[in-house]
Amino acid sequence: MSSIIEIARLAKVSKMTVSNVINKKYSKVSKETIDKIERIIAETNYTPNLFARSLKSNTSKIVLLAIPQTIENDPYKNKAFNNPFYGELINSVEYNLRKHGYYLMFRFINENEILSNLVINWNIDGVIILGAIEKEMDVMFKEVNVPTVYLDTYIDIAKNDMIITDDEKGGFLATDYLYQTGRRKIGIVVSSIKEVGVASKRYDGYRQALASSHIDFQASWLFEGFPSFEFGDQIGKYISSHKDQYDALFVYSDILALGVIKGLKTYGLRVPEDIAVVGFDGLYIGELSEPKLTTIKQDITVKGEMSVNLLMRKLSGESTTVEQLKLPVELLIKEST
Amino acid sequence: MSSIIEIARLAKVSKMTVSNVINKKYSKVSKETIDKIERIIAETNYTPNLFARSLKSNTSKIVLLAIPQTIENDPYKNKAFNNPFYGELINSVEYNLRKHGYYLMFRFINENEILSNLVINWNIDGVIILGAIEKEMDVMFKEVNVPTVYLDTYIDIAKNDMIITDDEKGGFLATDYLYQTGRRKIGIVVSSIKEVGVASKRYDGYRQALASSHIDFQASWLFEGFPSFEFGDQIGKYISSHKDQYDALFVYSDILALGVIKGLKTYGLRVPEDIAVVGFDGLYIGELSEPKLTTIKQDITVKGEMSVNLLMRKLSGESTTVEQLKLPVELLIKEST
DNA sequence: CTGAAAGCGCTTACAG
DNA sequence: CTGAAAGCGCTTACAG
Repeated sequence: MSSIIEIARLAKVSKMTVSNVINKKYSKVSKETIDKIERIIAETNYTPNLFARSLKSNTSKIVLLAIPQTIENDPYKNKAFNNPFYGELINSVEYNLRKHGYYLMFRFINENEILSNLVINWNIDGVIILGAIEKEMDVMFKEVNVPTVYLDTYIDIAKNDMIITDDEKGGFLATDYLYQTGRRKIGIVVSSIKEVGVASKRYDGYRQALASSHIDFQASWLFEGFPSFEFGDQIGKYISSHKDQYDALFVYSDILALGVIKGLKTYGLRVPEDIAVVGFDGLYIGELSEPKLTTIKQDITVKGEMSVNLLMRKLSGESTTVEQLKLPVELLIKEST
Repeated sequence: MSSIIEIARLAKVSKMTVSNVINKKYSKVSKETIDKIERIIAETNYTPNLFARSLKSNTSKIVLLAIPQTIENDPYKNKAFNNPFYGELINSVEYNLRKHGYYLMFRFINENEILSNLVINWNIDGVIILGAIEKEMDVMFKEVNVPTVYLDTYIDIAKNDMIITDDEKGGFLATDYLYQTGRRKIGIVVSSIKEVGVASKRYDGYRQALASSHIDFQASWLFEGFPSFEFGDQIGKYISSHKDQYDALFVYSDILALGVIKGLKTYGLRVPEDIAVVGFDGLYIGELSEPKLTTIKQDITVKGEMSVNLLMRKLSGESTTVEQLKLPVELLIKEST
């Protein structure tokens, strides 16, 4: 409502002086004038129009959290976003951005949109992209010329600032532990590994562990699909009718692993006696199943914090070289192995 | 980068003509000019600065999803936001806003912030507030003068547009079902009922069911606390050492109920043989526990859609009276009862 | 220490 | 059908 002009009129000064007070450029204004203006601002509940500021200063204090939706994000068909992973990450990103005085715009990006347009539209200061794959980079994400942090993305590794979990090591740890506990027919349930990404890296770790244990990988050990609870359930069912071929499974995510366990149990298999299962993420929901899920733990809240901090270093110019940060993983042994 | 002036220069027209083309006011421009300008826009990848438009037009196409944080939202201390409820709701809200051409700003609001400032700062077109209680209304939410939809909020019922679940009926259904299946010592685990809200309404339904069955409510049947998995676990533990006083529990949310079940089982009680448990929400995680959770189901995706649609009706002026919409609930009988 | 003026990138009456 | 000009609410050199 009330603009800087209104405040200036009430204080009987120019709007430039009001602007200086608002922006705390106190050296340019006398103490009395500062006091008077601040009092009037408080009385009138004045708060600046950030669009106007943005238009002039060419910064917005808005950070965009963008999630590519190559995959369906119609919540009526696919509720993948109810994975607690997302809630925890958004919570952390918003919390840390707010601490730094930034605002969060949140958006799924589909193939028909171009991220750089969005960035220009809103004068966006920085972008956090979660889980992009190659073909998306070429269309959706090209030519974004503001600081961008890639989360869980393995593309153009040399060129982009990124934060990843040590997915490869996680895959190795999980698989190697299955081997150490006597398993020899170790399958893997994973989302698509056709593109280089989180899934393919976890798969790489799995393959390395097999190799280091001199186990020959069997093509029938690989299950690729959409990483949902339902898909896990289907795989559990399939495994149940091919039980001789498997004695363990490394599963891409906790949600998927819980689906697998449900499927296995529904069709009469015992976990871990017949089939051992290891998940990935370390979410609290792993505590809900029976048996409790053995998993590879990553700290999602820290991941959100690191992405914001890295972005802030980019925005402040404190960080000028490409940074690539890797979060550690940890094997959390529960009851499903 | 390139502004409307640049396009005007290339097309050898005035920027006003370009503006008319961008805004599809085709009646004001000749066919040839339209074609020429649209070609140039495509070639230059021009996309308008929405801040500038917003400054002039006084609308922003931004909708704020605001979650009050009277309770701690420091994700390092409290991971309440990893409740799948939030992920599903945000997914739905963003999806539906995008369909209508709006952008989502997402923010927790704490006691030191004032929502109306945020609204003015960003020229926000509409607000969706999730789960507010009385004392927050007076400070944080007062004098917001854009269309606002209250979700899961029971304050100033007569004055505000709101969308709620039939919490009271849910509480009744759950409790009555416990009675119908022979339970007589029915406790309730719930978040704070001191303020009128979702929790107190579910509690009201619980009390009504007891009354209609002529069961005297015992003060020791009420457990109030922060609705987290951990708090549920604690209550389960407590109940275990006071097992004679209870044979059933109606629990405020699925997450909390799963915690309760975990606590009960850890300390040797059988669900449902010793204690029957009913949750609330109908989340997929209820399928993970053993026994599977009997619960009151609400459709969260539809809830998100309804809030967006109601807000859109307000923004378009199509809806001019206060609207109060209530989502139905349904008893989902699984194994914990 | 204070002010007048230009300008950020748009849109909107108003003229022609 | 097209254009010149004012203005949205700010900030930023530049003068004084």
